[in-house]
Amino acid sequence: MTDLFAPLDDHPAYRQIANVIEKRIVARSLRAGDPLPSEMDLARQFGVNRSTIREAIRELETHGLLGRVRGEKRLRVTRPEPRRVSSGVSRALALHDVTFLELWEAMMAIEPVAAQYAAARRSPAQLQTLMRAAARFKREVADTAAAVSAVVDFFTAVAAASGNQVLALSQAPLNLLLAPALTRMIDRVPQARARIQDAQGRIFEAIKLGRSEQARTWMEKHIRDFKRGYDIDRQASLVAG
Amino acid sequence: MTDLFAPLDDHPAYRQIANVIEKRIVARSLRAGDPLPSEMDLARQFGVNRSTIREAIRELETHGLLGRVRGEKRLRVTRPEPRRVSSGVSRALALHDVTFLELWEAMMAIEPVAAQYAAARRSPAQLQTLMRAAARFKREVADTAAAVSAVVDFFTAVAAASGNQVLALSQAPLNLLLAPALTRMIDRVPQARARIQDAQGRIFEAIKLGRSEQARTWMEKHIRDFKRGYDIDRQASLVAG
DNA sequence: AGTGGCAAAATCGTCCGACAGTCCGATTAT
DNA sequence: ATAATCGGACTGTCGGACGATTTTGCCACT
Repeated sequence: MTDLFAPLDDHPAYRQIANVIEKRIVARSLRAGDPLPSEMDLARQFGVNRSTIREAIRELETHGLLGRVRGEKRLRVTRPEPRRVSSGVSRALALHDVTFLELWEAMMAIEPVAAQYAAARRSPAQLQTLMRAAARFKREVADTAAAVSAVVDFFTAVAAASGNQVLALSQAPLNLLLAPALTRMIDRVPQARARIQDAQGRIFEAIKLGRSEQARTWMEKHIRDFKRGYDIDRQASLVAG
Repeated sequence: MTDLFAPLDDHPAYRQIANVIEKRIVARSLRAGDPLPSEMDLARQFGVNRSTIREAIRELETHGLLGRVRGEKRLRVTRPEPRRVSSGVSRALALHDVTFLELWEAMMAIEPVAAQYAAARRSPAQLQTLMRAAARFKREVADTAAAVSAVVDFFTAVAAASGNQVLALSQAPLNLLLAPALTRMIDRVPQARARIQDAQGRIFEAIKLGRSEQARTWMEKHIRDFKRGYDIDRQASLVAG
């Protein structure tokens, strides 16, 4: 039935070292901003070769736990940038061939809630970021790439204004997935641009005035529109194909 | 005002190489399961030293884009495991000192929706996984660690049953964050265990019978309970302190 | 005392070469 | 055909090396 022995997974040295350092960071024994000892020093402390240390460091660096400030040589402990980690998630999702419907359902779950909290908690600065994103969409509406980027920025700004890092980080990967889908759609569905602009205006107003329920409702409609646009696009494609 | 020239961020060779390979993978030019050329071979192709290749590979390996099947020497292209990527997210969130409230709000946004879809789409196998998790909680309710782990498994099973990878991957990090908070709470709030068991039973029933609305509603109540438990715990702590 | 400048020391990115342990494929023996 | 065997291919780790930059220590100067 069950095996008597489990296969022992031997961890190469570089992985063990990476784990040790990672644990220190997570346990706050090493705090963000702290400089790390030099590679040679670490090699000495761990009793391994510098090459091995380097490989270990690479692991933590890609996780965003280590990094260096521009132009500096020394490695420092860093807090993982949301951007970095969310791009990893969206890449993973892309590789798993998520459908637009999956993406859309997740957006329906997260974005309206984010908008709701944003209305209740946005700071003036966040409000302005939001406004700028909406303005940029209006201004660059003709340039597809810029318009899509503005849409993404708008969503990002809403999530940031929600004052909830978990929501923000859950939402970020969705944006990156939305972009390509939206790019295709926005060009093929004539009314899309106008509807987006209208929705952004209403959502912005609601958030500005602190109307949580309205913000939520309008965001829901906004997201629902994406699906409508997608369906129209698909029908068009089918007809065309 | 704005500088005329942006400081060019020098890409070390290992990063450039990692990017090139990553692009190939994302573009499906290298597909999951494909074996990667040997390090020596890659070094030759890129015209760099093997050490440099190794550092590049380390990047992709930690992102889960490369890996090796157990006991095999050769690296293969892999699809990032949800577990791996979500643990990265939750670590990032932990390092950003998210509050329980933030976590809870995100759960409130995602879990009920996941339950709703699960009721509509769960496969028999998923249903059984769900049942086993609930049973395990009931059985190990006395063992705090095991009970918490069972709760996490239950949520994971619900998300998996939702048939939506995006929701599942958005939800996974929340679990990892929930565990420690729940561990503390479950021991201090007497009625917590009974309420969890009850809620799991009802949610399971709803999902089993395909009652989407009920599944959603019960999950909402379930999550709400967590906050109540947390508040009670906090009050108790305050009184004690 | 504080500042500026400069040369030495430290550190990083990359390279070369090497070796033991292990996995794979082919060859040989049963 | 299957099992045992052997050599080659690779990975993990090591030691050393070198140019390019950054950091540091020190000294002169205001």
